[in-house]
Amino acid sequence: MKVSREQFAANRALILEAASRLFRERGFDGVGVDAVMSEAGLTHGAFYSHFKSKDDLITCALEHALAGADLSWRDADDPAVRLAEMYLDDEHCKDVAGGCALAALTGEVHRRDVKTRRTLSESFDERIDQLAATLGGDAQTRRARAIATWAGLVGTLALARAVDDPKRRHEILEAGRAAVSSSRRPRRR
Amino acid sequence: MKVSREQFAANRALILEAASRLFRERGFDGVGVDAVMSEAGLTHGAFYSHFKSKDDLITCALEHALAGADLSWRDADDPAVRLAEMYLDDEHCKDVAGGCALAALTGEVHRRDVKTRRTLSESFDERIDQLAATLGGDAQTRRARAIATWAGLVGTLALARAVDDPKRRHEILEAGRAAVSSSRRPRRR
DNA sequence: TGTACATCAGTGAACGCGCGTTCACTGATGTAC
DNA sequence: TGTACATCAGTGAACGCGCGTTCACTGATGTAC
Repeated sequence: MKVSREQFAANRALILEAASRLFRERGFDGVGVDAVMSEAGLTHGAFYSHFKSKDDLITCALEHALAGADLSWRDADDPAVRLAEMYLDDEHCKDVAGGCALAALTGEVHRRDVKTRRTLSESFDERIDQLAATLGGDAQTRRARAIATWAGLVGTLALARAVDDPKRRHEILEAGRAAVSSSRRPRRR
Repeated sequence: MKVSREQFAANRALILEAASRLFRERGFDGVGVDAVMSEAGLTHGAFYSHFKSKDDLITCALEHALAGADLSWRDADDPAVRLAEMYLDDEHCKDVAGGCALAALTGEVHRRDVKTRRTLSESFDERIDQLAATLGGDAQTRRARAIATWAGLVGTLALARAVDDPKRRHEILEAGRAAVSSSRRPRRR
């Protein structure tokens, strides 16, 4: 039966939230429309009232997942170091479904359609700008360092999640944090 | 019909090569046993003479893909800088199917079985040791810096592949190379 | 404000398709004599 | 070395299953009067 406009919007939000969690956890190809809809508490038939296709859902769910970033690190004394601390925290590492979509899905996005890739690109650009704003140096250097730092964070989290034992995971996370900390103060040789 | 022992071994090698390329390009869930076997020039029915299951193939193909790493950077004047140059080269970036399996598949491995995760872990450990051997400092610092450098390379390549336009791709690759170069010489503030 | 009705979100069955896996069959291989 | 035969890698049809998508139907919503 038809539902109210408010309920319709609420249902769409439920679908996006379910999809963005499931995609992060199992990948775009590892989650069916069926699984998303039942996680959202609906039946699969209703899916096409909300989205044109699974590809459409993928674009929207990625955007949804990327939008919810925690920006509280910007208020810290040393924002980059605080970001690394938060991002490379063991709890964040274990929470794939609720964690950063960049770390969970970047590796899959290169095979998706243009809209999906653009969604990731623009979100990544925002994060670069946010981080660059807290760094020293001229605009170009700041930007390059922000890119390299973010790439390091994403790579570190992905690797820490991939390895098979907690010892290796902790070592990788710690090395990632140390790299950001040490780049923020003059090297001792 | 039955084939000779040599032909059997050659066929297995063909399957592994086809699978490791296809998996890197489309992901583990994006490639069927059918596609792998026909890429190898065989019919799908022969698959189970070579592997117990698709999961078994995934483990073996990942090992195969990770084994073929180019180690020529170790002979350079500054090995880490040379590694970054080679790894973050635009041609490597565009060659997903033939490129580094770590960059292509790390993001998917956390969902696979223990054997597959161990395969990646051990290969990653080897690379850490190879890079650490070329760095300065005490053993622990060398190792931590090798981990962070590798994580940066993997994250940079994955992000460069994910973004939608060549300009962003080139900027990310360049920032990754610059980060490794600048970390190798004292900072100018 | 009350009523009559067009709209359309949600349901659940159905579609064709491709997946991972199994199996009876085939014929070249390679061993036993 | 030659022959007879057991082995088994490869073939192609078949299996049940889950996928993305479509559709006739339903009944609450919300608009037109």
